[in-house]
Amino acid sequence: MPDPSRTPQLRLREFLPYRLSVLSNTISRRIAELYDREFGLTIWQWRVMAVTGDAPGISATEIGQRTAMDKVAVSRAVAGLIEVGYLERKSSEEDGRRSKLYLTPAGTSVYDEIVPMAIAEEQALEAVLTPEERVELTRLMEKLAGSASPDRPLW
Amino acid sequence: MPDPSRTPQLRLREFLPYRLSVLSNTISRRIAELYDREFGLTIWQWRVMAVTGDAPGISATEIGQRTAMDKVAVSRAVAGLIEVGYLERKSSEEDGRRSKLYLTPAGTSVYDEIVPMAIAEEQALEAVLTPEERVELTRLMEKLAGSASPDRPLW
DNA sequence: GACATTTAGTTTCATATGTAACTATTTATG
DNA sequence: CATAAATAGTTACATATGAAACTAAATGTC
Repeated sequence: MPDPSRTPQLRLREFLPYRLSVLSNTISRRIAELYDREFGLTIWQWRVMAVTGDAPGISATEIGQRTAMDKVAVSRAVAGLIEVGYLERKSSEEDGRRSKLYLTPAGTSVYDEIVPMAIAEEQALEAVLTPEERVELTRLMEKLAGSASPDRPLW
Repeated sequence: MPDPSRTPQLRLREFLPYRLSVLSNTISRRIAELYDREFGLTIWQWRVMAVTGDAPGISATEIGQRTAMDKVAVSRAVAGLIEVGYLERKSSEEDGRRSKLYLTPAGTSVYDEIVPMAIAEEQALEAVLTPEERVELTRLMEKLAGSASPDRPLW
């Protein structure tokens, strides 16, 4: 007969936040390695390129919102991309604080190479799931995201 | 009629590795904040305590295997925990390189406090899912983990 | 048993990251 | 319009992290 006063067991390996973290880190590390090896880009730089390619003229702040990066990370990623010539900055006419970002031709050509690779990679990852499972996973993740959103107090 | 030669679209927000990373980071940040605020522990220190509480006498290497931490991270977390008096090291009789780790009484008392809190927290997080959904999520995550395991080549 | 190899764990060093302070510009308030 | 408050983005600083070098002990090989 178990003693109910004992501290309940916690098995790290069954702990959802832990499992999520390990899975996400495993995948992220793989991807980081690929982008670094193939294009010399960090994940952050790649995210900036991804949204800039999708929305030319975007501002650093908007990039932050779309990529869940903080403004310092965006600033650094942008600086690095300008340095290697993949990104170009024009200051906004309407607002002198803001700058508009664009892929350069070199940046666009990297973008055009990297996007299919990224998509292929995601598909390779998701290939183990059926289409129904993918939909279901997305649904469950969204439920969790709602539960974990930073503005919502935990208890 | 869309031009098939154009680069296909990639929407970061729909990209599974990205979504996983954001979800995991959101949850991890919350937890890190809680453990830091309540106990002055980092996530790594907490993971070390969790497995040591579960398997007293465990070695640093085994901790690394159970927690998906590298040996440097384990070493640092252990050093910090010894410093604050939550962990105790005894060197192994059989193998002089290895050391066995134990929670001290102070460490045990923190452990006994933190475990129910961690469990409650996980339950709060999972409360948005039905039991069936939890099982399903675990199954899907395991499929992905198999697909993403570091030893498996991507293409 | 001497020497090479492996393993456990720590330390060092270089880089990444987050927080806070800062500059520049715009917007709001009296 | 002068000044305060807010916003965009950068810089500086302190800390975290990972890779590689290192120490010490154990194991394998001749």
